[in-house]
Amino acid sequence: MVKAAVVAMSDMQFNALNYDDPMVVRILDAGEQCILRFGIRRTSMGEVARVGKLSRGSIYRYFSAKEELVEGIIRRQQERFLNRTEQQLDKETTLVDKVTLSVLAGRKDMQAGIFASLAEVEPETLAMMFLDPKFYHRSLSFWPPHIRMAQATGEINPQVRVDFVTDLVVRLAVSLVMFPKMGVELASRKALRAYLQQVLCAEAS
Amino acid sequence: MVKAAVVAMSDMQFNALNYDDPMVVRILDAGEQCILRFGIRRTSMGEVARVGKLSRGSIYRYFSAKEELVEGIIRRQQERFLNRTEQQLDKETTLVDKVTLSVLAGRKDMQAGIFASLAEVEPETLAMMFLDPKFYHRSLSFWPPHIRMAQATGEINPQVRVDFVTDLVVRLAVSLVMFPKMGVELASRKALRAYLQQVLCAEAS
DNA sequence: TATTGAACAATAATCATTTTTTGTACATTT
DNA sequence: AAATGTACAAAAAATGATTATTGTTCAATA
Repeated sequence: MVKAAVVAMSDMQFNALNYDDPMVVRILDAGEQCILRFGIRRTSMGEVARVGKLSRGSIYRYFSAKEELVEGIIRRQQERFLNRTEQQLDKETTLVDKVTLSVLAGRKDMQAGIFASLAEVEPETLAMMFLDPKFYHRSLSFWPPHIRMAQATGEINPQVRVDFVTDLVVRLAVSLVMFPKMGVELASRKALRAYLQQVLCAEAS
Repeated sequence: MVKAAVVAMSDMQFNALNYDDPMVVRILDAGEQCILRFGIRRTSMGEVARVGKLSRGSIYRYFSAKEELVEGIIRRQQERFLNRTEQQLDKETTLVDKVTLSVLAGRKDMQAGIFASLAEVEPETLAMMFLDPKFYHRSLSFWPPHIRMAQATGEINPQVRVDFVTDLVVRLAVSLVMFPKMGVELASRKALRAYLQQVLCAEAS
């Protein structure tokens, strides 16, 4: 029995990619290879076609422009990360541990693969991505169930609105992935957990 | 009696600018004008000299390189913002109101002046600035006294470490200035206040 | 019917060349 | 003393001709 990847309704918006279509996968894989090697600016549709062993025309059949292809590659990368992380999350019991894990996973993800390569080759492009609110939209559907659970167990205040806590957690997680140190050094797992414990729960350690 | 601008020890590091020196002010003013008009890339030291009606040699006397001049202009902009905001802050009684005010002030500051013009002319440069941790360093010395006060009045949990809350407030404020909406629409003063109330205090509205 | 490949104008990247700017030095002026 | 202005080599940016890429169309192919 094949378990389908988790895709929340709020992510469906428009333009959902069909990862079951082998042509889509071939294009995305080829594009990812190219971006990894040369960055976005220096990869052409022709190069993607060559690497994927298909025609340029076919690529344009699925992605109406280079920009859309790049968006698709990034989107898949993110969805993979979220699915992977979501699976690991079930092993953790507390919200604090879940956020800690997510931040550490996020940092790890940034140090390898597309983002790491872009950080070297085209840092400005990456910076622009990170400042686009759309970039974080997909992370939002992730948290509400975990937050309700934490409210049920009394780990966090059940009177606070779930959408507020969701927003807070995403903002914090993003910030912590980007900046391991802002005021306090939060690079290590231990420090990060202690910080989140105090900051999210605001009662006892 | 002239009250000196507030410059915390942690901001002194090295390279503090002397705003009492009229030559420094003239250079910074001229540089600011140029960046406002043309952006960073398209302003030359010669142009700054012409606008400021001084010699290129004099500029290099005070700023060893263009990069340093730009840094000085940004630094002054930030310090002005922090001083202005800090003054207004004393009128507010609660931490929630202080953070609300700071975020709104921060957004306002971004919509005019250097940052707004850079956002149009050189968005990548601005994006790179925003992702540099140093950019936020100056905001940190700002908060501890206000946080201690809020702990004393019982507004926030006095058991949580002051440096942790400081870190949290800066991360949150930065995020809220950058992204008025992440999960929840927090563009309006009212929504922002309600959000911060719940998220920072975690007890009663 | 999906994919291919070739043709095509419009747009964008590349590259060698020219021009400007940078950062330093120093003699001159205020 | 501080500010100016000129000169200078090295670095960076503007320029313009050339090449490559984009996105579209469509007939041929599998």
